[in-house]
Amino acid sequence: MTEVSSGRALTGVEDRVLDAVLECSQHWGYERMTIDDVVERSGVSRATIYRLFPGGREVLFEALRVRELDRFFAELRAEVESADTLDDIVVRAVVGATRALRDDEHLAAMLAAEPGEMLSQLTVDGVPRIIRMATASLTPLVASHLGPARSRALIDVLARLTISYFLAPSPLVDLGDEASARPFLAPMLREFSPPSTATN
Amino acid sequence: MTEVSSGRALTGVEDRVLDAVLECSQHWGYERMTIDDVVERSGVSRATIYRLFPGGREVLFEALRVRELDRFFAELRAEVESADTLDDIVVRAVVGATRALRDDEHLAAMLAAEPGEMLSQLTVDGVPRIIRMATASLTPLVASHLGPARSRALIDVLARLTISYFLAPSPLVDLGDEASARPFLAPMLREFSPPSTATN
DNA sequence: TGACGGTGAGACGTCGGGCGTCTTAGTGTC
DNA sequence: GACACTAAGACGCCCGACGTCTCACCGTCA
Repeated sequence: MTEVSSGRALTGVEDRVLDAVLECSQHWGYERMTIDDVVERSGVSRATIYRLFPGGREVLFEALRVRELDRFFAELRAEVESADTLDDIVVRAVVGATRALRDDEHLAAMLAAEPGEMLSQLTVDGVPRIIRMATASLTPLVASHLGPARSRALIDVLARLTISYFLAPSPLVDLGDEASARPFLAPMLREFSPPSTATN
Repeated sequence: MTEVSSGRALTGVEDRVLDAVLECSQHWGYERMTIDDVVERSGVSRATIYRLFPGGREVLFEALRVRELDRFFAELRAEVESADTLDDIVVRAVVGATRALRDDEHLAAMLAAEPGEMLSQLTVDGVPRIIRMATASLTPLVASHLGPARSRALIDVLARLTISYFLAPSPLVDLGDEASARPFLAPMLREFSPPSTATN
């Protein structure tokens, strides 16, 4: 199994700290969360936290975002991996990602409590990383059908569309519903398919 | 209609401020809530807030507690007022209060987020005031059956029991359910009834 | 028109508390 | 006994929230 990750695996202590950051930020909000909150909730001492995540506060949040994105795409890839046709791969990826986003309670809470920070991560600052991880995670599955370049372009577009339709659902299509998503994605797939295999 | 209240009526601006305090404290928690949050949410300027509630922060919370208690007992009294027998008065009051407590989203959120502060208001610091308001609100209805002294004693006990069973429900009785509460309260009522009218 | 009460906007100094760093002592392992 | 790792907490710094104050603005009433 190919390891798709943004860095080395986290130790148990690091995970406990990030769990605490997640819970505290959900409870108090990013800005109102305190390092001492994390100390108390995680049971890990102040000194240890700063040794594991040198740079403080912002490094902590960054590490959490990396871990959550890692998990997100690991699960997504697992869902998609068994698909055979390009159509199925893409539909499963988009529908699965949309549903995962909708089911993410932490994401929902953060979007409600601090839309500024969260939206920035989903639409501006965080997008390059999201695209990068989506590409790293899904390109291996798509490339055999489209080749690397077209794969990257397709995944780029799909990631952006998935985020947009998650943030602002459209009455025209529901990307969380396979029956609705498939015909919506089909023409886009034809657009990206190499002309040699296109039927017209 | 008898006015049972802890002070003069609030102006529109004061209510807007307290609404904002309620929303902000629910959102951020009592301690993490900022006066500037209240300014932003209420649309009332900093200077005006301090002029309306001189003393700052704690005065603001105190005013909110007073207002909410006023409303609580005003609604409770309205529910109870039409009852005729002492039994009905007491059962309606206890069941109504229990249900109101259970339905209070702000109370639930605060209890979950900051149990320390909230429990203190329900079990230590706030109890005298709660008893006082319950007495002021309900004594007029009960006194005609029991006289003022016994009424005060009964209401004191019932208020404490209502709070206790709300905070720590018992498998033996559900004070939010009339059918369960009535037989539970009946013997207590006999205990408080004047011996001249007691049947044994 | 001018006086006046009520309000918004925001500057100001103060002070608490959260920050990031550091030291010390304790614990488990080899 | 050496070593790695951690908890506990002291330390100074500095930001930001606090409460106060001033000023300008607006509507009302004399």
